[in-house]
Amino acid sequence: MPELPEVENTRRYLLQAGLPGRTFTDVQIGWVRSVKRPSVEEFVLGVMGGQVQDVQRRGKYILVPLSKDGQPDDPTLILHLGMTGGLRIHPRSRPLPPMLRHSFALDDGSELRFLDPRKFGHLWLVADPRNVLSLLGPEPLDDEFTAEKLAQALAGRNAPIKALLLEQSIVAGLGNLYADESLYLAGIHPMRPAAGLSVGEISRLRDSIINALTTAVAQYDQSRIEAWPEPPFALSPWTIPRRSGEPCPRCGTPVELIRVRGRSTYFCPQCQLPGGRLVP
DNA sequence: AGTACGTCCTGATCGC
DNA sequence: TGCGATCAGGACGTAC
Repeated sequence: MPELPEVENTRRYLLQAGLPGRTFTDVQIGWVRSVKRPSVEEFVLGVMGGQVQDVQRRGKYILVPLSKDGQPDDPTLILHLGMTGGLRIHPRSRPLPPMLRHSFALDDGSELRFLDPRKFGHLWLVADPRNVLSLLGPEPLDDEFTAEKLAQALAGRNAPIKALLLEQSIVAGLGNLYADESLYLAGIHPMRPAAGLSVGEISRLRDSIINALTTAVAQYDQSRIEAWPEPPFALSPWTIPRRSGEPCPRCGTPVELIRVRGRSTYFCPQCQLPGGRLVP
């Protein structure tokens, strides 16, 4: 379920744990299908000996630029946590956690551990990250994510707005939960055809996406500090209950569950009317 | 091109 | 109580 806030929090955890400056001394791939590019052998050889320069994020992707003896084409390690992925930096002496898929040994005796029960996480090692990230839309917490840009991306699209918010080419970083939360905050029904949204609604949706993600990042950041040296677990930094029948926190109407493109979608039938409506 | 659905995965939960 | 069926969903492939 990692979406932008969880991935951003993971990034900050890796920074705080001191990953930059460390050098990879060994790589163990426990599920070869996770490695998307290049071959598993090339991936392992490419990562080993690489010194971590930084930990960055783009959408739901974590970018780890490496330096290898000042070679001209320094590679970048890219990680995607999929649905159930998580990263930990642990001393090598610490018992292996369940569902460990990959291990990246570091030169100080610690280890970057990739946990991933469902095996939906992915790894890349590329010279140019743009090869992997080229289809991503705007970064929602950057200035580039404007209402005009969102309107442009939604123009001519008649699919349900909920479905389009899950497309990473529209906006990068939203998943099922924060898509619901953003629509709830904006007072927009998830089944509304995107092209039918007014300029005002799109502007409100853009603001709500930013609010939902910003609020969640702040909550995660605070709890990350409190939970150090482990990342926080089991936070629920959204306001729309993810359980049908629970009262809407704004109006008390029972929240409803529908399927949009096969995805569980929670919304308030009063605050998010199918025909659209101004939110107070 | 846009839209929708199946697929990969396995732990947790549901229903009989 | 036990066990098989179902659910969960990020990203991609395939089909219409």
